[in-house]
Amino acid sequence: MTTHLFISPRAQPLPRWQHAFPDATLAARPGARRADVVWWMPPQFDASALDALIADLPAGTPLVVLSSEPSQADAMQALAAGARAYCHAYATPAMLQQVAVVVLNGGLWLGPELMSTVMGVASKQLLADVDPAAATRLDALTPRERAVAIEVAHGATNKEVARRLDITERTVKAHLSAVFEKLGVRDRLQLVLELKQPPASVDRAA
Amino acid sequence: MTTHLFISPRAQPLPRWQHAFPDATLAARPGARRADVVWWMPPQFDASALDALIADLPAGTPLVVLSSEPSQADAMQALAAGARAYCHAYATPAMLQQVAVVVLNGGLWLGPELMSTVMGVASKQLLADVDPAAATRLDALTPRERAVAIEVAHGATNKEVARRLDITERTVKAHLSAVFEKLGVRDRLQLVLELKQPPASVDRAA
DNA sequence: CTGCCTATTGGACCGGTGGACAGGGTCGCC
DNA sequence: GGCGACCCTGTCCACCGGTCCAATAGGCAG
Repeated sequence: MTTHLFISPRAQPLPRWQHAFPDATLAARPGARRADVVWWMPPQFDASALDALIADLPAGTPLVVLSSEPSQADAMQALAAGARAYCHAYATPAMLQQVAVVVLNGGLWLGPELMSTVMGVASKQLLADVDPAAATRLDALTPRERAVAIEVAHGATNKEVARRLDITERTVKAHLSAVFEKLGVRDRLQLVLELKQPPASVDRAA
Repeated sequence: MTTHLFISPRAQPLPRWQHAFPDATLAARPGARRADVVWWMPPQFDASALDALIADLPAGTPLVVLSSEPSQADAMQALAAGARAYCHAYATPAMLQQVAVVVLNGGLWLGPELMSTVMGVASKQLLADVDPAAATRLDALTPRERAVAIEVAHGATNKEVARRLDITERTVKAHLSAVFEKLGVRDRLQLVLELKQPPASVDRAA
C-alpha cells in the first residue's frame, strides 16, 4: 500500500485529493514525515521553502508540487529544486492518480505543454553541451567516473552528486580522485575549466 | 488491455521483453502499426531514422528508445526527437513495466542520472528567462571585486588570487562573498559556470 | 559634517574537499 | 581458480572555502 502525504496550509484536504487517495494524510507544515509520495501545495510559491522541504525529505521520495494557479516560472523553480511533478491542484482524481503512478515509477510528470518546452530547451542545451569537446577527453574514463565528472562539470557538490547518482559521498570522492588523476587536474574547478575549454589550445604545448 | 509493439531488427524478442509483456508484438521494421506503446531498439542509434519513425507514429503514441549501450548523447537525441523514455534494453522486466506505466500515464522516464542532468540544465536555462538576477554580469561589480572574480574564473585559488593582487587571502574572501551575493551564485564553481556560459539571450522563440 | 560606498584586514567557525590509509563486492578473462 | 578492471564503502586528517562577527581608512554626495 502506497502512502501519500499532502502538505498544505489549508485546514481540510481538497475533496478530490481524498477521492483520489482516500488513505492520504494531511499536514499543515513540512516535517520529516515518511511517505511514498509527498504532495506540496504552498499558499504561494516559495523557492527557498521548497528547497528546505526537499532537503528534509528522505532521499528518493518523489515530490509533487501542486498549484491552484500553475505558472511556467513556478514549475521551473520546482523542477530546479528537484520536484518530480508539477500539476494543477484541482486536477481530476484520475489525473492525480496518473501523476502518482508516474512518479512512483521513477518518471517525471509535467503536462503536455510544459513537457515539450522543457524537452526542447534541455535537449538543445545538452546536445550542444555534452557532445563536442567533452566526449573526446571523457572517453578515457569509466562510465561511472564520467557520470561523476559530468555532474561536477555542471557545478554539483559531492553531496549533490551522491544524491543524484544514488551513491555515497565517499564513492563520489573515489571516482573524482580517479578523474583528477586521469585528466591531470588538481581539483574540481580545474576540471570544469578543462571540460568547458575547447580542445583547441593545449596550453602546455611548450 | 494495452498493446506493445517492439521494433527491432533482431529475429527474436529478448526474453525479458516477453517476460514483461507476453502479448507484445515484434516487428523488424517500422511501419504504421498501431499500439499503445512503441519500443524501438535500433541496431545502432540513428537520429534521422528516429525522426522518421516518430513522424509515422499516430500522434500521442509514446515511444520508448532502448539501447544495449546507453549513452547520454543518444538519449539527448532521442528526447529531442520526441521519445518519451530512454532505457537499457536489458533492463529487468519489472523496470520495463515501470517504464511502460510511466509513459502510458503521460510521464517521462529517463533513469535517475539522466533525469537529474536534464532537469538541471533545462531549469537553469528556463529560469534565466524568468529570473533576471541570474543574468547579472560583471559590470555590477566594483573594480576590485571584478578583478578577484576574473582570477577565480581562471581557476585560481584564494591564495593565488591574494598573491597576484597583493592582498590578504582574507580580503579575497571578502570580495568573493560580495561577488557571490551580487551575482546570485553560491560558490566559486557556480561563478565559473556563470561566466563561462555567457549569453543571457535565450532564443526560445521557436 | 554626516552618511554611504569601497577597499582592506582580523578572528572564529564550520562545512566541503581531497588525500591516505583501509576494505568489500561483481564481473570477465587467462 | 586466480587476476585485474570496476564499483562501492569506511575512517582519519589537513586544508580550503565561505560566512559571521567585527574594525579602520579613504572618497564622494547630500
